[in-house]
Amino acid sequence: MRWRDIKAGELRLEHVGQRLALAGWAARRRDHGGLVFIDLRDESGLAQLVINPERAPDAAAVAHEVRNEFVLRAEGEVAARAPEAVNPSLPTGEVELQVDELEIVSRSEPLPFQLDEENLDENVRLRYRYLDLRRERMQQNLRLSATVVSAIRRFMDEHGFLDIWTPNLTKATPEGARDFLVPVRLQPGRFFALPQSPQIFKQILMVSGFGRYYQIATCFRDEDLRADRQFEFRQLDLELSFPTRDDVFETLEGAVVASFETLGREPPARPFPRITWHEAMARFGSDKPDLRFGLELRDVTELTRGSEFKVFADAPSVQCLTMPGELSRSELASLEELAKEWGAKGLAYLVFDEAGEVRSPIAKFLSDELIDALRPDQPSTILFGADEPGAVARVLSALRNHLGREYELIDVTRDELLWVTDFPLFEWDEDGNRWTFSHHPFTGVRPGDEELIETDPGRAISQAYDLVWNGWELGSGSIRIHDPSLQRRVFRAMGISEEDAEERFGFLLEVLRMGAPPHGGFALGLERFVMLLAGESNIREVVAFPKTASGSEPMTGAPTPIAQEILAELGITTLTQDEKG
RNA sequence: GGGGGCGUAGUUCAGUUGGUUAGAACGCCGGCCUGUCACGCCGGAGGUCGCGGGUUCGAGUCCCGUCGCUCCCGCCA
Repeated sequence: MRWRDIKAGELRLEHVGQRLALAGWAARRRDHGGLVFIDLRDESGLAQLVINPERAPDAAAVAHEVRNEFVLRAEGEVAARAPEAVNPSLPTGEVELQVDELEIVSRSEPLPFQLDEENLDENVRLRYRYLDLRRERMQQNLRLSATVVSAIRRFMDEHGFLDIWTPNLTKATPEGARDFLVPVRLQPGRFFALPQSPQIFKQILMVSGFGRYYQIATCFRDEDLRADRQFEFRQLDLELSFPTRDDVFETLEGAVVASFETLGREPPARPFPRITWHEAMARFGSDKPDLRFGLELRDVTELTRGSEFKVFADAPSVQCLTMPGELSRSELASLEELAKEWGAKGLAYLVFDEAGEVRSPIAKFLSDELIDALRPDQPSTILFGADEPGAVARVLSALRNHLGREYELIDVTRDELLWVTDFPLFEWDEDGNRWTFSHHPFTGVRPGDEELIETDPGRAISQAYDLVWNGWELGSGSIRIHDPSLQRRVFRAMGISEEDAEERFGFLLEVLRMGAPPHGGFALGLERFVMLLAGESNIREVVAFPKTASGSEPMTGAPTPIAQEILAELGITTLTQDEKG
């Protein structure tokens, strides 16, 4: 006996008259006492079973017993429905299976939620993820994910990239994100780390003479989770020898375009536009700007210097957004509320009405010259950020994105992909009181900027670049350092001593000393990319079994405590509350 | 670590200025029903109002604490 001859969703008029078996889940039962209708669902869709007690009394007896989500096997004859009985909303709506034999293959308890409930609490969905995954949305998202990954692999294979596996048990590198650690029984007291990225391995593969590497690599980072961040995620990880930056860009653009095409979507035009990090920060306050709308920032620090308005006069940076239209008092109040959530102390504004009159609590502190310099050519609301440059950028870029969404300034039919290039090599770490890398410590230096590593680290530009889609960072990469002495200088600039560098990255420095070709590459966050392709705004919607924002997994209950004996075998002793202090 | 939001049947929600026995829909259980497709009709069961404490004659509602979830900031080489 075959379980099924055809998938439910594939049943069509051409099958009329055939004797076929279907198998799947009872999505819904409509029991008329005599006639029973069952919508049978499998991975392909729905088909209607009709069980008529006159035709099949045994099957009818079984049908009355069927409940939602029972697994059934039905055998019968495919029949065309009478014209008035056709269901136009189903692809299989012109036919039905007139059942002769009906078998309950597997029973189901009443489900904790209905599969067609739309506003389900996410914790309920994750607690019963196996049921949630039966639903249309997750079925589609996981299928889309597989389609995209497959298209990317095909593209990489066709372009001469070699898929090489790198280890998941590797060396802890106390930089960047927090590592997930794995104890080892054979080496008590020692730990492997799960890779935050295969970064060092892929660089080594270049030195080993594999000119083009790629991998769909799982990465692990023990940092707080977000709507677009999980502990573990996959990236399209790739590296090339002797590349120009354009080689890397062309590869990524090709993979992205292939992904769009495999989904039958209009791909973005190539090459993707490029802007420098400085330009992105100046115009949008963000290194991942959403280019689907304008509303650019304006730096008015010079104009407002010496203003009687103390907030402006004292701030190292004053910038503004000019929002078309007059925002109401309550709109401005809620925007200020948001700005405070993003770290602003307040939100100064000027409203210019139809007549060019200014409405604002701060207008009386501003000179006429200043107001005229700010005056827009249509009724508008100017919103100010005044603070350290970084804080202003953070608040105004968040505000810009918020306004874009709330006031529908965004053209949602557009896809705006762009490269952000020329990131600073270092950024200042307030807490550590030192320079730290802005991308990672192996990032190449812009030719000509090498001197700045020692003389003016903050001005040195790197060869790092990000790929941005509609305001989301898809991934980043760089041309790497292949000169061991330059690598040492970068370590030194970050305050990493010779000994530390040797201890932590010694093997890499050694590798670089033995014939390292110039190399560079990229890492594209796959789940984030798939999330955006699927039109979702939460990464958990494209992950089969994700962690919650608090870092647990409601279905299995992980993570769980581990027995003392097992910990002891691994050489781990846990601290009591007292010992922790 | 910080800020915002949420927590009431299995699920999604309502619950007034504090007031009798906490409701609805769907689901579930029982009955009826031969052309439904969100089938229909009749009946029924189902609650630690997250947890603890307080105020009060009386708390789902007010106060304090706590836990869980979530979004954001920090963090994410």
